Amino acid sequence: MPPDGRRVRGDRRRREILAATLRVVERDGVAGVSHRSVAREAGVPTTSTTYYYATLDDLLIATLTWSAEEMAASFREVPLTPAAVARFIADAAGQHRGRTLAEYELYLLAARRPELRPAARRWISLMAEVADGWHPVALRAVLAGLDGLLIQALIADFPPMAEDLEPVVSLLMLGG
Amino acid sequence: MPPDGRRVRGDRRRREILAATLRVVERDGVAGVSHRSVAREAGVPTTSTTYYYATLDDLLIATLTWSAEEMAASFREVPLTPAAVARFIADAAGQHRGRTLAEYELYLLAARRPELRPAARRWISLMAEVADGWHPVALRAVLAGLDGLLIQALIADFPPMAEDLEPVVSLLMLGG
DNA sequence: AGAGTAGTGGAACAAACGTTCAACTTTCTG
DNA sequence: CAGAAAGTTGAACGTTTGTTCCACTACTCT
Repeated sequence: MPPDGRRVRGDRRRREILAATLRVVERDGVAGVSHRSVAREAGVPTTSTTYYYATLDDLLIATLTWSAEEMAASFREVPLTPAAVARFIADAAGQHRGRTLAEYELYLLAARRPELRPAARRWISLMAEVADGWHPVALRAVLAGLDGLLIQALIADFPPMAEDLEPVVSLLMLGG
Repeated sequence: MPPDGRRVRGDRRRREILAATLRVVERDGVAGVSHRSVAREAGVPTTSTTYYYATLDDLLIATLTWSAEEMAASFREVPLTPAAVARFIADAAGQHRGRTLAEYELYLLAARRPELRPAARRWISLMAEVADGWHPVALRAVLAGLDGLLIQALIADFPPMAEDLEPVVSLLMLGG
């Protein structure tokens, strides 16, 4: 049974809409997301976005969940050494600033909408899984520290450099 | 020279509008703020809010700056012991959840608008000043840890209890 | 008393919004 | 080939939005 060509194209368009939404969030924040702005960004008519995602909420939730999934996956590759983690943070606040911002928009949205929370906690639970054998208290401290470093990096005037972050990360990771 | 009665009333109304805006942010987030929603909340005509704050941006910036000022002031009262800090975090995520959420909405807005950054960094610089004598690296680690604990508390299904936070805070504060 | 200033608020503007509808083409199935 | 399913799209709906305008009152100062 060959795959349904209609569904194949449909899935592709669905992904394109998601990617366009993420671009909008990165550029203008969650506030900039509307059926029309996403459709414009994706180069499709407005009715397309409502066809695949009936409401704006559906669209936002799908986008942020997918983005969190991707970010978690990229963190999985990072070795748990202070240098590598510091590099990850520096990149997240530098080259991947837009994506990181999107991640924290998800955090805040999740604070108000319970259905988004599992997605928002995704990278926390992932790290917990990666760093098994750690003392739970030490783990919580490190996780909190990394989150704080990230969010503070976003409101700094210049993104921090990995070398400056490394001693802080080092200190945070001492407990494990 | 007696005070100008018009200006006195004007200043009062200005403050009422600010307070109403903060209530809206706490309830519905920055996304819920419009001239009309704020005016409704404050019980004044829509034109009043535009009279005192020409654009929505002015209104948001004034509100979040003021809120940050208040939150920083309340933190100044907290003794720098693990128990007291843990209590502060638990309260921030519990009773004062709305206010804390507003604070992090400010963070995210500040990430996109440089003019908001000094206000967003307010409590960071305040803590830095309170905890003088600390090693800079240890200070950064603690600050990041507290920020992370706070934001993670906001996306938990139940606000954490001070007793559960205390060991984590304790560990974070070891370095200083 | 009269001029000037601060504040008030109803009405209205164009723009953008979420969403629905109905007509349509394309593709698969029997 | 007929009919069902999947996707496409322009037009339109009612609503909300930011902001402006203007006539008006309340107050201060000379």
